[in-house]
Amino acid sequence: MNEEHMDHLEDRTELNELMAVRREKLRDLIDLGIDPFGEKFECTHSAKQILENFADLEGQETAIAGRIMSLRTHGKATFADLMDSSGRIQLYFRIDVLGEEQYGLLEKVDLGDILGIRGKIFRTRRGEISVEVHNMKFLSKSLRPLPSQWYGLKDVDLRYRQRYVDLIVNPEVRRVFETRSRIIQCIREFLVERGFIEVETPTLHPIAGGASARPFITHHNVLDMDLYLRIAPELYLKRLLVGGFDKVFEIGKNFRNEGISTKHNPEFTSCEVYQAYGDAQDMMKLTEEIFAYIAQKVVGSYKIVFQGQEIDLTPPWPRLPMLEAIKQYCGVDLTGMNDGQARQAAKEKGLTLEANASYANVVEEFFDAFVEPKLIQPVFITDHPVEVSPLAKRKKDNPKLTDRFEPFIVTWEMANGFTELNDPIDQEYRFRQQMAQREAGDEEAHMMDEDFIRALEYGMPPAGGLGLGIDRMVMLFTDSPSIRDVLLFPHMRPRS
RNA sequence: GAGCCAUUAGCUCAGCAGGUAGAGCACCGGACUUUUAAUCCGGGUGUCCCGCGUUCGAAUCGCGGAUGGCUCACCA
Repeated sequence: MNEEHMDHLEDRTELNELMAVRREKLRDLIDLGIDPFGEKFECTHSAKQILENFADLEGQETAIAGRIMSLRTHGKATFADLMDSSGRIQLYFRIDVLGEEQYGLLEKVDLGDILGIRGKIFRTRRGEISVEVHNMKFLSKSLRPLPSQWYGLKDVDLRYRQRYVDLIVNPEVRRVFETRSRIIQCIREFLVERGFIEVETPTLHPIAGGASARPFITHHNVLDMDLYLRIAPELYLKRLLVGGFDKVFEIGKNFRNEGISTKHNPEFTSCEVYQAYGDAQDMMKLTEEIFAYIAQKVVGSYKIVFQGQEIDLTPPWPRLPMLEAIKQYCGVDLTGMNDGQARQAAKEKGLTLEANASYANVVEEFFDAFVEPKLIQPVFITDHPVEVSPLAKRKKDNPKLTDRFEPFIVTWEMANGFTELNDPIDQEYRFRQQMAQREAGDEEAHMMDEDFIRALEYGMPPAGGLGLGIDRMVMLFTDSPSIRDVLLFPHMRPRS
């Protein structure tokens, strides 16, 4: 503690009483020659280990560390709850065991302080497994009061902005992120076991491709060029197929400069998978198997509950062509119609669309309005119109449709996959169509990527591709209705 | 971007026919050597989100703004 440090400590004019009191205790500790912000502490056990192995550990000495979450003083004895990353365990302090000096230090302990404890494992009269403290060390003094233990932190604004506090006082929040980690681990495991290689491709793209979305733009100073944060890794991963990697996947962030909602965050995590010599059928199988694998590992069952509804993830899931789905859910068969006929059909169903809406636009409108809200149980919607699928291969028997699929669960699109377009001539044609849309004002239309065409011209094996929306998967498996609940630090506007 | 709602103590909330702010927990002082939302006695610690207006008087009413939530729009 140097002079500057001490001066700073005195400067608390803007602190409320609760914080001022904590700083006084901090000062008292320093005056007693105790470092309030401790040092390395070797633990012998976690709280959970002690609780689970009490029979073997009873009477033994232990060293544990964690945050003080509750204090119950009874004069010459005190109980406290210590929380570490595994759970909570009770501490028992006695003046006749600790001596007056050490016991007196308890007066300087606040809820939230991080302590290192050495003591003996025992069980209290009331049966609670506890540690009788023989020695305590301050590892970090907490200078701010924690939210109420009983009510937790409810204010969602504060919970997201100060997630560290949320994590301290709301244990179920911690569990969501542990599950998120396990889900990603499962996906890796599953793919690696099947011979896929995990790769990393650029996040800074000279051309934002692989999806229809508005990109974020950034600037490289030395090169004096604008770059885009990637909206999808797809085109780079397919270049790897050209280069001879047959089975690759990438887990990482994508960035889309679009609206924020309960299902959209400007940066989100996807897992894209490509398998040479495969097709959409293979990727659908892979998709349902991944979900089933996660369900088994994380929930222990193919049946999960989301917002009160039971979802059965048992594979295989039904396959339902998009046009058939529309026919099934609203009785309109759009098959073979031209733009004008399709618009007329939409009008008759009361759908509002732009005057120059294309056939593909109409199909999307119908799907969004009548089908999507009904898709609760897992189903693959297949055979999307070619206009909205510029990177997917056309169906052999109908060049207006693509060999594409999207699994829907609880009305959400959970993934997107298709048989990859490996014909450079058709790909160039598709890009030109997209550019025409771009010029017509569609900012989300795909950009031309000459180098990607060149890669295809060297020859890309036929392949199946899949993009999984990790955040939505985590929402599904953790029963979270908002994407913000599965992002540690969701995007928030800065506080003014 | 639009509509609706919310914002009061560290946290969770009450208070709104307009009269100068309250509870529980936390916190502070005291008692207490097996408690566990410990208990008992005493203490309210506040920019009522911000600004302007109406009024003798605003947490409360009006207008504008900030942030958040939900819905819609946008968007895979």
